[in-house]
Amino acid sequence: MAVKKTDRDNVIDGALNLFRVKGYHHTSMSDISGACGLLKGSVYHYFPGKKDLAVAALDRVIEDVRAKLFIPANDDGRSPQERLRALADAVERYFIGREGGCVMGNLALEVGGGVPEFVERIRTYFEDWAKALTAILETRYETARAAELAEDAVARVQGAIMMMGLTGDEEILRRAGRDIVALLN
Amino acid sequence: MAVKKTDRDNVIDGALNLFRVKGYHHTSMSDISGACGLLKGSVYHYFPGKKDLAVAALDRVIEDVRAKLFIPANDDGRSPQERLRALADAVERYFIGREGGCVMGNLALEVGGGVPEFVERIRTYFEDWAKALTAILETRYETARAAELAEDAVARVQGAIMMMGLTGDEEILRRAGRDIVALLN
Amino acid sequence: MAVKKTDRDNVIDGALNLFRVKGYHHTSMSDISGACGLLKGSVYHYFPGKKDLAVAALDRVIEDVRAKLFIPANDDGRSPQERLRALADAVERYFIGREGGCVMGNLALEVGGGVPEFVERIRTYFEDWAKALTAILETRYETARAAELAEDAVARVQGAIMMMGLTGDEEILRRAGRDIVALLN
Amino acid sequence: MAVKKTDRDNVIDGALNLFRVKGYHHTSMSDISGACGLLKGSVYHYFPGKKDLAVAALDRVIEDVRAKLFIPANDDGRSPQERLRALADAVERYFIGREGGCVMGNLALEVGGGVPEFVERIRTYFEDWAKALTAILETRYETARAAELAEDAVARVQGAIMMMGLTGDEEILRRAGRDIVALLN
DNA sequence: TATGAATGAGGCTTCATTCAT
DNA sequence: GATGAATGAAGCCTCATTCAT
Repeated sequence: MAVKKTDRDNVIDGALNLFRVKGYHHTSMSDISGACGLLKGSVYHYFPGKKDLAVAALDRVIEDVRAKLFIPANDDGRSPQERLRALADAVERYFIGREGGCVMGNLALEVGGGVPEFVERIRTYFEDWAKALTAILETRYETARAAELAEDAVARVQGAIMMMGLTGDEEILRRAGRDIVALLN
Repeated sequence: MAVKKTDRDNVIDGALNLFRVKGYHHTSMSDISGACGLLKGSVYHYFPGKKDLAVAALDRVIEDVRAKLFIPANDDGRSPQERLRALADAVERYFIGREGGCVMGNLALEVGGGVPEFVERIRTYFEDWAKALTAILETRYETARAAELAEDAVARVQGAIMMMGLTGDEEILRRAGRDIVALLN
Repeated sequence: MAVKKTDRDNVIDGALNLFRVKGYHHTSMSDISGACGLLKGSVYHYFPGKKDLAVAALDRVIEDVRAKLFIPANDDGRSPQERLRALADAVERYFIGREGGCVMGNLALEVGGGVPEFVERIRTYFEDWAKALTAILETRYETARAAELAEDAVARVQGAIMMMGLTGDEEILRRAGRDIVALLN
Repeated sequence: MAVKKTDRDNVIDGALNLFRVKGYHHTSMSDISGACGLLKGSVYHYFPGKKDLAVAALDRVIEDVRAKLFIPANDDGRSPQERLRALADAVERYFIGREGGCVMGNLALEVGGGVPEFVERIRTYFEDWAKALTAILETRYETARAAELAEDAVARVQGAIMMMGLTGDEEILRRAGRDIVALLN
């Protein structure tokens, strides 16, 4: 039973889609308001400004992937292999067919260090991801090596998402998943 | 003997730096003219508009990396191992310390499919890179597999550049280089 | 026994402080509602609009200074000299330390003739003041002359309040008071 | 032979008139551009923003009154009495019939301490005026007393301008002038 | 009575582009 | 070729006001 989404959530949803597909600077408040059925000025009822809205959107992504990807990935009762495969599968499902790829990566490259509030969130997102992977890989590798492998895996997936956006070929992401899963074979 | 840089080249240089660091939409024609010592209107003597200037800039990057990275990588007279190592080293040198990372990657994620002229160039750039790698890896792997490994390597390096921009840690890029070189061990 | 202040009075109070310090146009309905602990929409339960609220606020100032300054100034049973000195003292006490100075003067200069409802109140305020002074000065000067001196005194005090706001020096207002009191020596 | 006014001066002129009559916050950049025959955006060719334009306008007033009022007031070769009378006359001519009165006074009361750049200019303006008067009054009074009298005179004139704006009666300003001139009788 | 979401106009500013000089 | 003034559209944001609850 779906929880009723508040209007605020609706605004975040619309903004998130636009930021992911069009980028931050190229998405106007007018675009966003249009996407969620409000007039331009009305968005300011929920967020003091564009930047704050974007921050809220990034925070939402962080929560979302935590709940859907990273926390389930450390559900005990399954073997590390199973958990790693489940995480890789979830990541594939999350990104394949998602127009625009990964907001976090996109904003990271578009805005760069220009907006500290963004950088902070983006870093948290990637750290979360790497920690979830590290926790699994530690069952086979020593901690420091596991952390390196996790970082490398995240980088590889991000690069694969980028290439997928350019070529439309999903195989590159699937190969990344397979190679990561293979780390525990 | 250094070739005298034309004014047009100067404009491209300035634009390129800005696009890489601030992104396409966040860089104004005024920023660009300022960066190359011209007044706003003067840039239009060299380029009909911002998009055309960006296209010229991307073309320049393509030529540049071809000349500096990809063509030397297939200089015969060296072993595949040596050529692969040389390419990996050159890539590291090219991106480490380069504020903003990789323009091609940045614009790919910022503008996405929004500007076909950009996508075309960005794809060419990554294809060039993958082809150079494929040519080396074919000495060990069958063609199709070599092409896959090359694509994966490019993705991994792009992902590493992204992470390096966020964390400042250059090791992730060096590890990517080492793993790629290891493909021929 | 303090009379219980109604909510309406509270709104007027908050508005008055803000108009005095920030000016009319620079004070928003949101500022006002915030200053009196209401939400934005609630102010409209008491006043049909910003202008009406401001008119009510000006009316309140008029009543206030009548009750505190001008009516006591013509309390009989004291000599004209005593009454004049008392009025001058009261004016000093009223304005010294009051951030923003005199709302009436401020709105007079900010809004000018732009809002007839304001001009009417502001004129009434200054007339009240001049009449109170005239009544005292008539004991020494002929009526027409007393009225002129009263107007001049009011002007001087207003100018002194303005300068005091700029320089922070209260002496200029005190000198004005002394010179006015001296009119009956 | 009038010096050709630049467009920039034209913008300042238009802005100055509007600020004086309508106040700072109630004058829009659109009003200003309309007043000088430009489009809204074009004003930004000459001034980076509204505040900067206002600062330039205040600076212009300072130069203007220095050249027209305060420097001539200390032209030697005339008696102090003559110079004081000339200054008083010039002040009257400057302000009588000038819709809106005195920009400096108006902005002082509207914006208060809210914009330091304005306060600085407004103070300079009043100091200039007071210094010019002090220089004349020192021929009769000791310096400290002359300075006080000068400040009081400035305050009285400002108050008179305010009252004149409300009542339309020019006599109050003329009386102020006469009383000031009388300081040297 | 109080709320707070929504409106729509308008404000300040930026920007790609054009053009006369 | 270079300038810099001008344009007009668009962007972000504020605000007085309305209204359903």
